[in-house]
Amino acid sequence: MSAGRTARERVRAELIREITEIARRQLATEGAAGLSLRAVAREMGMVSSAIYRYFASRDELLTALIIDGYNAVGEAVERADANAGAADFAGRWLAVCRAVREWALEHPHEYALLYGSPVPGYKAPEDTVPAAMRDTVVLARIIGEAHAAGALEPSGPCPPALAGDMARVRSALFMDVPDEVIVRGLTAWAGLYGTVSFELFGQFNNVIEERAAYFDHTMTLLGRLAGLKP
Amino acid sequence: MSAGRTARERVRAELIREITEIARRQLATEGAAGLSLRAVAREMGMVSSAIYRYFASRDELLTALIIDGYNAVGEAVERADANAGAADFAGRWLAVCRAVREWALEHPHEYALLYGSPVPGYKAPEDTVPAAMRDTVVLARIIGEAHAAGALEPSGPCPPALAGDMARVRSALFMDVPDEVIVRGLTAWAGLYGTVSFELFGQFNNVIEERAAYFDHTMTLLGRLAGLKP
DNA sequence: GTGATGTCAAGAGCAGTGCTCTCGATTCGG
DNA sequence: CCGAATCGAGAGCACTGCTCTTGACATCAC
Repeated sequence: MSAGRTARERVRAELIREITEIARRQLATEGAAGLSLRAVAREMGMVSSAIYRYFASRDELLTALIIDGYNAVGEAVERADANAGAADFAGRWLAVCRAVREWALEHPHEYALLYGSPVPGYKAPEDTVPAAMRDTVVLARIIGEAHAAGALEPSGPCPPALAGDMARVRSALFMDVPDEVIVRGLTAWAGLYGTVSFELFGQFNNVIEERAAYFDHTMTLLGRLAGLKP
Repeated sequence: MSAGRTARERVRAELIREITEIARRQLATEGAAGLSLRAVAREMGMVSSAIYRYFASRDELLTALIIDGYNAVGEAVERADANAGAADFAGRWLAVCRAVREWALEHPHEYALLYGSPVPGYKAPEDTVPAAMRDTVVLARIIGEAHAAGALEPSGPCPPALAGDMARVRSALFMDVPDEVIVRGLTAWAGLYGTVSFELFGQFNNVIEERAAYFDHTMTLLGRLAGLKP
């Protein structure tokens, strides 16, 4: 990935890296709406038009930051899962949830860029998909291994209308579990990010003060819903 | 509320109404980021500075739209709840969930303004709170009445650390239910909006196609988590 | 080595934004 | 009826994303 051949390519890659780094810092302080190409250029001692040699538009720069963000939360999730006891499936689920929440609290603007409203005028760049799947892959692995170990509680049936969707999820995430397990996992997945978003976007203001304790308990409830015994 | 005394006050109220209406239409087509005071003024045949006689800033106009949005979804929820059989608590829960989802699908940009990332540079105007509570009041009433009717399944305990928060919620929403019921209701509440946000913000792309069927099933699972028997 | 080729930063400029201030005209209240 | 309050218009400031042209530089083939 590194080792650009010519010197030109090397300095070009370095400049792209520097631009994204400054942009990420601005994103962290000002938010996505305050990210300005001109400000990035100013901080680099360049003129604004020069940035366009490296990013065709502001949205393209934003997309690069989105991909980096998905990878960052994916890495945090993978690390949290690896540090938990492999056979303690409920513990792994809770550790992963906590990792998502902690990353979100540390990078609120980046989280908003990933899981908030899609700002830049509705676009869903396809190249963000693989990075966006890293956390779901981890969650799927936890549930899959718990199922293989016979550690999942039995659950009610899944509507036949969802069979096609469940089959797609099963193959995309390399799961070997029945439909009713997948659909409950998806519910817990949405509940995780819904709870984090509520906390970050202010819906818990004047409602929940003991954020960490509430989060742990809610995630435990969702884990049980997914079949994970505490 | 109407019947401004002087003619000036009447035309002023009418102009404020017209501004918000045009702004809401622009919001619906362009999104929050594309809402432009100058464009609103242009469409009204006014000059941009004249708008500032009625709204001190773009953010203030946005806040007015936010309050209107909360009231709109609150009304939709109240109507859905009223149209369901009073004693069918699970049915009322599902009807309310569907009302939220349908409103969100019909007004995606407004929904993003309410439940997405807080765009206008982090502010939480206090005057949005009462409007934002209308839907949660309905949800609380369903669970409260179900509990009073003895229709809730028993649930595990709630951590004592959350007793203070639960007491605050209980008094704010006029609920007469124990802590463990409240915390499960909150979990279902966050799950509802998390699911709607996931669908609207693109996280279900290439994952779930049978959106309505999946939504109904997920909401039923969350309703059961809250104690509502199907 | 030298000349052609491609890449680069810089600058000017366009169209748009939120917002402020001033200046006449209109309207209201006493 | 007259002073005071309110209003719309206009100019202007400091920004933004983005385009186009220009001249300097490095790279590569010969």
